[in-house]
Amino acid sequence: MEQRTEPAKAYDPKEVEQRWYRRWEESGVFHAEPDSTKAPFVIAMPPPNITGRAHLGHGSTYTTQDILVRFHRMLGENAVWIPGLDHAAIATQAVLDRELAKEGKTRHDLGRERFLERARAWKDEYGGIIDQQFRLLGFGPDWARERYTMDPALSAAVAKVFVELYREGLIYRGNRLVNWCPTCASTLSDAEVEHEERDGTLWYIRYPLGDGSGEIIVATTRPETMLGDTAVAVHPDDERYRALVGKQVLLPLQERPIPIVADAAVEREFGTGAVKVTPAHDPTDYEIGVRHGLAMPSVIGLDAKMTAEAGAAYQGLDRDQARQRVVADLQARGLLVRTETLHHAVATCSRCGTVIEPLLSLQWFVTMEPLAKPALEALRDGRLRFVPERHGRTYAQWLEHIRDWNISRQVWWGHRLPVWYTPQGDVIVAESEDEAKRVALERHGTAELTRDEDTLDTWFSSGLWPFSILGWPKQTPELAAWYPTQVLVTAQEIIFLWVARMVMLGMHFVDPERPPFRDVLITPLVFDQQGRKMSKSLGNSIDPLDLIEKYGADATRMGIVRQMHLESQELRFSESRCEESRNFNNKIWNAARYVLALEAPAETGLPAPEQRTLADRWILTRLGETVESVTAAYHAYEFSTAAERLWKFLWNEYCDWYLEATKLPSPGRAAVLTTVLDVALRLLHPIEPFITEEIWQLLPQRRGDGASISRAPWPQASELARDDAAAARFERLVEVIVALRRLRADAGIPARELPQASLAHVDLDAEESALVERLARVRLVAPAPAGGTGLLTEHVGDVELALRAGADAAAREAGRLQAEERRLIGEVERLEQKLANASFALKAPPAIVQKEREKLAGYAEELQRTRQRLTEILK
RNA sequence: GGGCGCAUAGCUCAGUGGGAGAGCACUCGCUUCACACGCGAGGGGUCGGUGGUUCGAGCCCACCUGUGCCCA
Repeated sequence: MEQRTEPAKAYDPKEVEQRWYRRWEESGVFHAEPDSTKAPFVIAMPPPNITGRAHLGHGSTYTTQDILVRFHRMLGENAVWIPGLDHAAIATQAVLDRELAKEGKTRHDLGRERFLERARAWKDEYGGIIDQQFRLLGFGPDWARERYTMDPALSAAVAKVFVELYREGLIYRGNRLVNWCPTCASTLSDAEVEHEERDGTLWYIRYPLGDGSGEIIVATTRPETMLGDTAVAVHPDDERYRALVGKQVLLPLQERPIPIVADAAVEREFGTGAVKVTPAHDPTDYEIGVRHGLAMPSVIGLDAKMTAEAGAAYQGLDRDQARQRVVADLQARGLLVRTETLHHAVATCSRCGTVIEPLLSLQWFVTMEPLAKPALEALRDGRLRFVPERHGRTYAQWLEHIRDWNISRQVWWGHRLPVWYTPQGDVIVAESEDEAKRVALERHGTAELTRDEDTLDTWFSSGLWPFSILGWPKQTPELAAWYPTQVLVTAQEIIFLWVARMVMLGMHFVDPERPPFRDVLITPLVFDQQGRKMSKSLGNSIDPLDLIEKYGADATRMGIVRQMHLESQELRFSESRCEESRNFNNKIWNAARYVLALEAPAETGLPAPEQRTLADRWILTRLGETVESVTAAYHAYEFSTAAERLWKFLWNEYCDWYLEATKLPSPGRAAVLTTVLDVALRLLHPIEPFITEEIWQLLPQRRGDGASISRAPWPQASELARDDAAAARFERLVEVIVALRRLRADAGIPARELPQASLAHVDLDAEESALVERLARVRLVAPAPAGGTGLLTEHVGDVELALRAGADAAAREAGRLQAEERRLIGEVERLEQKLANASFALKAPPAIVQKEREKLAGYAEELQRTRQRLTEILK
């Protein structure tokens, strides 16, 4: 940029954005060190999956973080945003399985070690794509500090946490009913199961009593599970079945006797009020089974096929085929009474959508209750704050009813459980294999160990994220300086999966007093124009990269931010917001071109107060107010408000009025124009980093100074001179100008003509008259143009305006005045009634009553003037 | 079934007790010396329904209707 050429007429974001991102990264503007005297401002970036690609959810959540970090950096804090990647066990394994399938192989053909090698290679090749996409979006994390959940240090933290929880008795192995996804071939935690409403069938089946004295009819949505029934249950208070409790029924098809038990978990209104109990394949039935000491035969296996326990006739059928066979067999025996359609919730895998099969299995669990307690307390006493606040209730509710966390996954890619077994079946839990061998030798006299095949739930490692990225369990300077972090920004769908677990683990392992972040900011979910949630499976997601291609990264960010309202829980994305934002950027780019083409200011400082024009005083006053409200909005996380204020200021005040006003030269105009631009660009920089940097560097104030706007100080309103009286006077002139323009337009006066106009009841100095003449495109004359046909009049407060126009304009104007008269009559009547109301005068605050009186007087006067003008114009 | 939202101009949405707003779209006029990705002027709404609280309700309360998210 040595050679300063005339800036292009239309702003070209692509070139500017690439150039600046490279320079920022090279010059280290995003980098921070912990040994700072400044207050820390730290955000741990939610690590995207290595399989992830940028989508609009990132657009909102990560833009928010980028804005916060840039804002706090400019406030003078030691701001750092620590990025990372998540190994995403199940998602990554699914990708690799698909690749292998194309080669006609499965991972079992490769074996575990070769499969893991391949996974690591895949990560090296594709795992960083999303980082590059984040760069295109202008995100500025401290890339040098990027962490990955499978880094050796982070993996060591995972092992340590597992071992310690085990030693404390908070991790146990148990044979429990778990959520099994037959497609992923793994268990899932409760949080990874979704409930989908579907239409299903409810089958009514006859179960004959064992003594032949009758029957009981049960209703079920899953007839195939009857092969594993070990009881029939009714509600203890249900009169219909009271006499049957304790009797036996003969389970059809299996011909085995099972008891009728009474249990309060049974819903009397469901079906017949009698239900079959299959403890090994249904969560509610499992609990009934535990309470009544029932047997729990597993009739469905890990492959979702019927086991030997289901009987020879059914073994090997998958669960859907088994359902058909069972129904047919029941029908053949006359045991099927009837069917109904039933709309009910079906548990599905959140990753692949397959219907979950609950089944009994030996798995590792974390006892959550003791961990949940401090996490709840932190919310209740305000050490942890959700924004919007209502999300805190969701968090609390989950913690209050917390269930143990199934952490073992039957996948290969991930952190393998730090658990070994001796040939005798002794369990050794240790942080490393060497350690395990040592312990085994010492305690059991053998070093011959087999490691548990399972890996840990990915959320187990992400639960350590805010401290594992800072080096924990080592006492690093980063951990000392930057923990706890300030704010976590994420989406509501992972409050349980991730946020709550970070709080629990952080408070358990690092700081029992302070949660890993003070604020949790939940950004809205992104929906399409039809109101459907954007998702890959629906194919309705918008690629932010396409938006960047069309409008630039700044406009993409601005477009998102303007739609992202703090309290909303949904963002119905409209691409036109991005297009408008591109137009906005073009607008300020051209404003800057104009400003920079003016004569260079002799001094970069503002002109002395007595040398400032009325317009100067007005824009500086407006700027001060903008600094205040925008700063407050950023502090309150109300970025859409900040964007809206800046938009209005730059376009509707700076460009539409001040910039036009400076077309009448004044000695200080260049200094004021550039000063205002400098401040406004700094306010805008967190949202639109590129264009603000590009223009800011061209300002005369910046010549010879290589520093980035990212490191510029945040503007202070107190540094700006305010002059409320001047601002009010300028605004009155604006109203006069607008009124004159309207008269011009109504009169159909061609743009190039300068009609005569006059103003009464106002004293304008030369500067002000020139302003009105230029911006309203009139020639001011005194006294008023002679009355008669074609003279249009208007008033702005006390100021009377008159404009000389053609005769045909009068009729149109008369029509408009009549409409105005009707409106004013309505207003006057409304206020007269209000003030005549005795209880209003009595009960409303005096200030309000006074205000209403003044309003009435104002309307009455306006009405009177309007009528007067009407009679004049109709003469 | 439980919890949490939303319903304001054709569209997307601001507006948490005292004269209904923005952007886009629409109409009219402009090659006005930064910008047609622009400039100027305008039209457009019984604020989902019913009832209540209040001197006063788009805003507070109850119920209803529609719609969405989370949990079970």
